[in-house]
Amino acid sequence: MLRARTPAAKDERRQALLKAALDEFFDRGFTAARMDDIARRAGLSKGALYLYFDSKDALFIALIETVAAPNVEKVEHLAAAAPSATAALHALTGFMPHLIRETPLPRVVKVLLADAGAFPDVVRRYRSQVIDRVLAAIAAVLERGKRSGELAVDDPKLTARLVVAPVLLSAIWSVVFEIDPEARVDLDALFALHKKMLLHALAANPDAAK
Amino acid sequence: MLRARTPAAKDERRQALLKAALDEFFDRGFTAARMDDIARRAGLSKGALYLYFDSKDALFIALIETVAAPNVEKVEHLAAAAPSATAALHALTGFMPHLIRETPLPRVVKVLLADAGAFPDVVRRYRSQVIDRVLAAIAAVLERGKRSGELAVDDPKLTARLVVAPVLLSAIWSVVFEIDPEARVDLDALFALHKKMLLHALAANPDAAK
DNA sequence: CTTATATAACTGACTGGTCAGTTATATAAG
DNA sequence: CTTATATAACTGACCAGTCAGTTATATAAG
Repeated sequence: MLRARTPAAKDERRQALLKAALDEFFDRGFTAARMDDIARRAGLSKGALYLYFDSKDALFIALIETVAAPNVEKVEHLAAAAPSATAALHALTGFMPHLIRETPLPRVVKVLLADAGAFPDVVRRYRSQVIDRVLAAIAAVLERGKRSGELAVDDPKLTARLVVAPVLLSAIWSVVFEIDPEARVDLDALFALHKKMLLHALAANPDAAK
Repeated sequence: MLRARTPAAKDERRQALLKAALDEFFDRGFTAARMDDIARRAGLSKGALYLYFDSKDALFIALIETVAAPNVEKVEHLAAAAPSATAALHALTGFMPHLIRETPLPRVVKVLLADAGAFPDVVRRYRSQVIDRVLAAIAAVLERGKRSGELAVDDPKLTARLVVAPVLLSAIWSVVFEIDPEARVDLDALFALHKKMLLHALAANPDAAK
């Protein structure tokens, strides 16, 4: 293996190791995954892996903390930048199929859930720094729709959970149950329907919704 | 340990072992869970455990296949026995808090998801014999509401997924993120809201929609 | 443009501990 | 005495983490 001498090259190698770790943790679970296999998958020896990460735990933690952040910012941006609450819901539901199909996020979520028991503080951080922020962003959209008269919302925080629920369902489905293509779901159709039903359910005045 | 000689006593012991296995698999994951600990938790030695289950894999498979079935039947019954589609949705959403708080199902789901990679055929069976049946029962309720003119439903199978989504969310939430009581969610309120929004979204009366 | 020296990236054999599954032995019950 | 149930000591495979040694690369000296 060519050596990584510059900081940039080392960072690249770190990324490759994280990707390899995700692949192995996802396929075999944290405990069954072998450090040797992770290293080999990234084209390195086990010893070299330990130059980049102190331990298997440290590798796991780095993996979880790395992947979610950019998507949280994307969601917060979509929620805040839209011209109206309705437009925000449109943008968010439109983004979900991409998030689920093209992002490592669903696999990371599965890995996190799988080994939650062994890493309670990672779970706590994830909840406060990822999930709570996403729920807050959506609740803010709903509040905004309520204030502007666009939407009828009783409990924005609780409603936000219902808005998010299909995202978790689709994420889990796509990485766990969609092994055989027979089980494939049309995410564009699913989230289009979700949006439509949400807007019906939250329509501000029932007589003249549209 | 006193010997279990009658078939009933042996069955009781099997149940105790399955319960102990769920506890250990849930806490530590399949690979990290120790057969010795599972046996001890059920008040037996490891050797005795092997009198009841051939291998760790067999124990895992038995666990997954045992727990879901009665709940599937309960859901199918609730869906079919209700006098109307609206009543069925009422009964189903009312049942969910109990299902999540008082049955082992959420923990079994978490265990299944966690080690899905190692048991692809268990996952496939679970999908076809548990999930698909539940989705079909809900789709049937929606179809029924459509035919009777109670509900406006375009795509019952896709809609059924959206009906189920909050159940998975709550199940995962309750067993993974609800470690600290601060994060506790009021499931009765959540599913009451879900029902309300569903009925709004699917309201048949077309002078309000479109 | 060599060649020598220094450095840090990298390797893989090894160790200590763990654990699934087996088996020799013990004992309760008929 | 015989059989079914249970135990705990045992075995063999496996793997995280370590470390003594190897090698690619940078740079200084000739």
